[in-house]
Amino acid sequence: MSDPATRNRSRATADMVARTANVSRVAVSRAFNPHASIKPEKRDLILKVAQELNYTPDMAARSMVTGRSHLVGIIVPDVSGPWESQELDAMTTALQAEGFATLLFRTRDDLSLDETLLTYMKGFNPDSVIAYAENVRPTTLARVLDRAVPIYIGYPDEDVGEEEAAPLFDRLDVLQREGIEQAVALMQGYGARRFAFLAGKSNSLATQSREHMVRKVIAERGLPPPIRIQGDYMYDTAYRETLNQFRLGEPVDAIFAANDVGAFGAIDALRTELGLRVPQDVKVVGFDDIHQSHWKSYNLTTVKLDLAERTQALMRLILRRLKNPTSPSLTETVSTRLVVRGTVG
Amino acid sequence: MSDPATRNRSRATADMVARTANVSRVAVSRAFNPHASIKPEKRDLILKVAQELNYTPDMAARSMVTGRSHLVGIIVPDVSGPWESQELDAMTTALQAEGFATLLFRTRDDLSLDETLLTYMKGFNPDSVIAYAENVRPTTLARVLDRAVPIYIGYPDEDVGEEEAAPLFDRLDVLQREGIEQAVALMQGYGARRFAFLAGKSNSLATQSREHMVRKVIAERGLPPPIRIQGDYMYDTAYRETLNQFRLGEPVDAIFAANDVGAFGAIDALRTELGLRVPQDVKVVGFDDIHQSHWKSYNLTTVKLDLAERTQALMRLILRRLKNPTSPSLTETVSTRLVVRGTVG
DNA sequence: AACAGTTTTGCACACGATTTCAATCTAGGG
DNA sequence: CCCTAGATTGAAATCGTGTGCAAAACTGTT
Repeated sequence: MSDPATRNRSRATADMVARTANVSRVAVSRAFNPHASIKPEKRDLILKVAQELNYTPDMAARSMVTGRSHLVGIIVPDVSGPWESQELDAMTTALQAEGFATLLFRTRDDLSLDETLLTYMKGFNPDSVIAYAENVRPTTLARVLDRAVPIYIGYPDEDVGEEEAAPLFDRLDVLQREGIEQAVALMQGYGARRFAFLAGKSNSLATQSREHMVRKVIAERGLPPPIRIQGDYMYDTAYRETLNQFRLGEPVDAIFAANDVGAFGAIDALRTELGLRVPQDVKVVGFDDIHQSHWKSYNLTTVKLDLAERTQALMRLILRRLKNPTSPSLTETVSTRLVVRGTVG
Repeated sequence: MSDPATRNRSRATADMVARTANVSRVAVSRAFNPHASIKPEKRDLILKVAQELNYTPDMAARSMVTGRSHLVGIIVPDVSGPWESQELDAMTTALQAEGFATLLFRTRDDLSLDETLLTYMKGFNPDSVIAYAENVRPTTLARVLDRAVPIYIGYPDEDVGEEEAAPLFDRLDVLQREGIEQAVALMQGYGARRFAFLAGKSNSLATQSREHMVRKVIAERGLPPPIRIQGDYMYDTAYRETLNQFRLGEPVDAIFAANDVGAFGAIDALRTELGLRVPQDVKVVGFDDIHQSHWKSYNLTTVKLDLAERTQALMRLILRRLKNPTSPSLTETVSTRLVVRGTVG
């Protein structure tokens, strides 16, 4: 049985479909391409036969000639984080709706791994790449990946890290000022005077920008500068460092956390270990508005990054860039706003 | 400039590296294949030139000739769920360490979407597929994917759904009896007599198996059969349905939840809305042991599915199957155990 | 220096699709 | 019935890589 049509290979090919339907292989290709010109009845026949043979075009082969892999690489430092997984969920859903599959990579905190990982990823020829990892710098991304145009997530309220933002990149600008102003105003309105900022990983651009803006807004309102509590976005660290701050350092009126999970850690430290009440004794505000923030045990007042808005903006950037690879750089803007729940007033 | 070597294409190819290094293209291929025979000095030269040219072998082209895509498809119903994202994180890390990239897909609850999604995924030729989605049945998987051998996750304590487990599949057997026995014993020891089982999505095999086993163990200990509270693994539903049970139905001593997130919803309903104390008035046990379960506000006693153990078992199945595609079906077994925290005694 | 045995090399083909281009078919008006 | 514009068709080239096979180069032994 050397006849390729009868050889029982593991996967049906266009050739087999063509043989079975008595058409040319080219016709099979056309039947699966909506824009190709082929007689409708012929297409229907081919599609029917294809289904019977359980045939699907091979993306690898297709990708070689079209130059489109229909893959979008996503790089995340910790998939299991609530915010990260919720964003990954939204992006995967949106990408899937546009016919892309998500190629997922996880970074270690180890910076040196970056190049290896990016080089490896590049082998898959992703049509686009989204790096949520704070340790993957867009300049590195641009250097290693030659086809994709990275999306730079910027915080134009402040000029943190702007040196990296060459005009070459597409940008997603996040306006954090509004949400932060509302949060500080609310806490001050309920009597808070002595603030702490519970930071995230210190190499995180998002954290740096948030801290910058929080300090600025607090200063503008004539309040003393906030005390800095070093965290890393994780619950356990936030819990421990909050404890340290109140036991060894100076207690505060209000805690502004760089993310919601950190806020949970702070709240639990205050309530469980220090016997303080939230919000009566200490007010707490978080950042992100993850699903868990409305859980009744926390019921956290937090600055919301609108996930749907953010996802749509990213999709617009990706799709426009794919449609016109040589167009000048694009920018989308999303904003933040305070979601008021029970941890302030 | 029609010379392909000088044409400034977006991506370096093996040809360009060969031209630049004055070697044959085959040599380049061998330089990147650890098992190929090539003079060491030559390999070093090629790798150096390749790095300068920022060259990486094209996985699509490689996949066509080797038949290995180095992709593993993962199908998840909701990436943002804590358990799902934690398992996805662990699997992605493990796969990456073995040289595989994760190809992520998300299902809707809509069952009809399955075939379309699977057919689409098949186009990428994944070397293996892991479907965590309860609505993707292994028989469907086996029919649509022709190369991969699905892994069937079974619960041999009970015979729920066994009709689907053809001997054709590789299996991961989860022994739930031990953890459940410990949990029921602990709650009974602290005086619980009237149980409720807070179920997950009813089409979930895991839930059916857990409920079966919980009922059996409770019966064996001479306790009245548990009341059923219908949930769907989500916080909000658990919260609402627990409220309904206590307000409109019959109160209970103890709640055994089908997953941790559901347990959180139940706890918050009891404490916040019903004014009951956990564990003094009602004991609560969950299932999974996600990161959030040790957060102090919940401090949940729960039946642990060991993620590391589970991930390693899955990796063994995948790797052995890939090494020997025709070997008879394999089985790995993992067990469960109770993690005692503060919601029982 | 000749020989056998091993390592290294490169040609040519295969993998499974898309796309160009010239040839063929179809429809409709004169 | 003929002619032309437009719609379909299929042969051949192409994408970037791995591999079988025969030839060449190298190794060390007598």
